[in-house]
Amino acid sequence: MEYNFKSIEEKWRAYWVENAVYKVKEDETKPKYYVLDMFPYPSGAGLHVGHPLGYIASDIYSRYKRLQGFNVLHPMGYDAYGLPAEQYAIQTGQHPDVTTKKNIARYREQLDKIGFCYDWSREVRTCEPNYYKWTQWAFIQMFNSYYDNTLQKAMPIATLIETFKTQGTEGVNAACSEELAFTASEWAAKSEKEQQETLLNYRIAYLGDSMVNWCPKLGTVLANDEVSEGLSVRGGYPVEQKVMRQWCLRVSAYAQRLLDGLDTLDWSDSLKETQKNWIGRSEGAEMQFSVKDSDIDFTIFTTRADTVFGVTFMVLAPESELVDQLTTPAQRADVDAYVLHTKKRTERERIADRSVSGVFSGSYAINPLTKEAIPVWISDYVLAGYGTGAIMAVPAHDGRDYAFAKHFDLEIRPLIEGCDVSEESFDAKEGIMTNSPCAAHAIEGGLVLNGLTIKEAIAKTKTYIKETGLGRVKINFRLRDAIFSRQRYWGEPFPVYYDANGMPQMLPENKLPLELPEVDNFLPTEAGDPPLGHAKDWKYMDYKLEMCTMPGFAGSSAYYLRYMDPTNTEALVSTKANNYWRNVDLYIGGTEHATGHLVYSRFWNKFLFDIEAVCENEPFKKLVNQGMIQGRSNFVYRIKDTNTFVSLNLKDQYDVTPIHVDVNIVSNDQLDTEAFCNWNPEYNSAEFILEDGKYICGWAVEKMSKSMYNVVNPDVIVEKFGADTLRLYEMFLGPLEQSKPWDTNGIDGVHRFIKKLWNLFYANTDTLQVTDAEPTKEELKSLHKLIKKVSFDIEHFSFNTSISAFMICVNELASLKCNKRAILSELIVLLTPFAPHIAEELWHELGNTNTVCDAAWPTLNETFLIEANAVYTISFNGKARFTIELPADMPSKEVESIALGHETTAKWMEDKTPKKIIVVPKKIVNIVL
RNA sequence: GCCCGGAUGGUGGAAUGGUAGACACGAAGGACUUAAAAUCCUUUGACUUUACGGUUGUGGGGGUUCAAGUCCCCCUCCGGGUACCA
Repeated sequence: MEYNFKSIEEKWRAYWVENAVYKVKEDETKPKYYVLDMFPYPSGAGLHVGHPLGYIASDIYSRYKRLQGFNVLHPMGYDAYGLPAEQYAIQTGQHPDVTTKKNIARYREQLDKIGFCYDWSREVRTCEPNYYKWTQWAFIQMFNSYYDNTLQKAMPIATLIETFKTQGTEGVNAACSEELAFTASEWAAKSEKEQQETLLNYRIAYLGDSMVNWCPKLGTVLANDEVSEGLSVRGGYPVEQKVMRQWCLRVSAYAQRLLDGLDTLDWSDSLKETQKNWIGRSEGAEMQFSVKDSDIDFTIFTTRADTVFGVTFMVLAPESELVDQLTTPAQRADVDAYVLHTKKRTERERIADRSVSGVFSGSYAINPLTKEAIPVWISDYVLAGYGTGAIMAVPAHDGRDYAFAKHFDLEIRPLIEGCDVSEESFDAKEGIMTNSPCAAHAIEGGLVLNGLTIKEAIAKTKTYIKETGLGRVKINFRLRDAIFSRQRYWGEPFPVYYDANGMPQMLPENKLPLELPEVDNFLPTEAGDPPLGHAKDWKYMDYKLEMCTMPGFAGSSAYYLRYMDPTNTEALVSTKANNYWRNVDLYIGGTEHATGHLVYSRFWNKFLFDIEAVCENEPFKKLVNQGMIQGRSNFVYRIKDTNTFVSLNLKDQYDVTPIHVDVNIVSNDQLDTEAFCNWNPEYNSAEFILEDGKYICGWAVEKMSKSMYNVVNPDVIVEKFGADTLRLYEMFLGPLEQSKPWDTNGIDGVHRFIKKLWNLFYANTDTLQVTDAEPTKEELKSLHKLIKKVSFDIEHFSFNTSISAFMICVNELASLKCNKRAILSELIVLLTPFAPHIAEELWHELGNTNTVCDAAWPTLNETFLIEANAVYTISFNGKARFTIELPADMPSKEVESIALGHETTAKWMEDKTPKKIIVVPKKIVNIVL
């Protein structure tokens, strides 16, 4: 019987649905395992072959775990809110809900063809009210919480209000936007509005004025991770900096915990590193500088407190509030012009043009240690958003300060013994300090750093400024609060209305979900309000509702929790379901979410943990990043000004133009010339110069995109080779985590393998040719080698090598003409995770009536692996290792002599020949001398 | 600039410090076939030899080791992340 993948795959997919084979529920008798894919945004283009890579890997692992007896939760859903649907709506008037549903249907159809074991009864969509109810609910909880730095957790805002009433800010150690100090009576004297305004300074979800990334073209603000090199990640439009009153999440409060938590996670080092850098912890000091002839003083942040004697000027960010206060009348015009100039520049222009610019404020600051007066400058190389927006400049030991000093001819004062700062600054953090002025002028009790290493000097300076009250030790994080408002339509509405004071209030929880209203226009209103401004009666009682919507990461921050209990109307997730499934054991997805989703999710989860809504502190225990599938484009070479195309290896003889050709009409780089003529009317009458009767195309690795004609749709592969071949081939392509171009050149190999496997059962006849005879030693050895290899490889996500092992095993069994049921049925179980359709078919052909998904993973018996004259590796005194050949009678027996694999080793061993060796197959053991 | 990765045949890629190139593609030759497709068999890193075999070989240069693709140092090139973060 021929291997007919089409009918087999259709049959078993229907069977799985009918028998709800993939439906799971909590089962206390079995250990749980939670395998999650990063859910997709359903774009209009559908899936290409790159998308299923991670899904196939997680599917293999899920099925493997299930065969091992775990109760596996493996759900899928859609990240359905997003920009493309809205932009499409603006262009065509099609409601985003309509296009989103259509795209989801298409995605589902494509996913269904690949044979995944998702429990679709748990599907979530972020745009559905019964889902986003819980996004809104979480937001309300964040509004009603503040972060207590002493307890290191979120606490009810009511607790903070109570403290303000009794003792003001005395003893309060809370994460806040701005350090405030007031007494209980001052608090009591505040108006209701003032109190509300004050509380916003502490809430975890708060409305605040902050510098935001404003994208005029998209008409919305963007989070830091949505901007790259001054352009929006979606669309690539210019972004500018602007102060706006926006909803924000106090993610920065969790910076230390987000950093510490990384150590407990089984993630790749590179991903942890990326997150570490994004959180950007830096230990330093804050120091007060007073302004000469004024009562103003200001604070700077530095990690190089040791260089305080090298400060020759100060620099303020142009956006700093201090600029206005410190500018002298004489300098006013220059400063205003400079500030205006920087404001006008987009982020992109600032990045492109790194030339030194700045202006003198007219004021002088007093160095608190030396009492020296030093000029205060304003320059855009200092950022308003980091530290205090003001720095002490040490041109001798900082490259940026050095460039500035050279440009404006300011003093450069070196502090490290023997360093040369005539050409460039000395930034290295190693060397011996010198030039401490207090030593030179013999100031009593003054700080002297001479002779210390930089490290010691930093520590000593910190202690000194702390003791003298000139400053304090401070840890700064690069991680900022997340801007949470978007001026868009297609997102979650905020459960927020504005009271008579114009202050934000939360809707009562029984009014949730606050559903997204209908609008007749997806653009901003004429008054400049977001699209929700078009909604009729967008009110709660008589109060105006918030018109912004939440950003993309809102819905994706807790979706993994919702899968545990997707239809619950009383809670995000019930305690029972949460206590059973706990958190994600294995999460597979791309690295592009390292600084976005994976930070926000961890933050969101930690917050929910603090308010005891969930039982685990981290959402994703193990994370594997699948590589990207790039496109492999093909080219044909048209001879200039003709309609003649020349094959790759002959093209150098002509003057040719390379033209992208659809990879779907090329096979193994050989062009289907007939299909090419039909591909585009322009080529109807194309002529070809062939080599060896073939037209060979050139190729290049490029991004997979429509314009390069290199997009390969998985449906096409499934149609041609079947889903099992697609699954095997995607895994066979190379290591999961590595990026690689899609290239169908090798797909015949895995397809052949499946056919060979098929023939083990049918031996080219129409009936099953399986016997119940006892397997031979050789057959058992071949099978158990496979069990060992595949089990090990799956655990290590090395799917490509396990497929090689299958090929070897099937070849061996084929040459042994093995048709023993005992061997073949175990082989099928092993293959189930990789190629579930054919496994299910053959499993039933062997007479089983249950699904192969519920079979038991074969048990390894090492004794079958032992063999005379096999090569084993053993270690010598736990140190050196070498290879021996075992004599004929076997295992775990004492061996009298050994034959050494290497001549050199033999020589070296001559005087050290061990007396007795205990050999355990495939294990490293010590030799007893 | 900084932080990660990586470099192995014509190609994709295998190798707990222990016979480099598993497995697969492609290519060449052969069997079956009127022919093609499919299938099966053989060969396939390079150089050298009629042959047995020999030499060489994991981006380059050093080192550690009885033994290095693998560990250490330096260099070249490529990919990714990130950036006036003080």
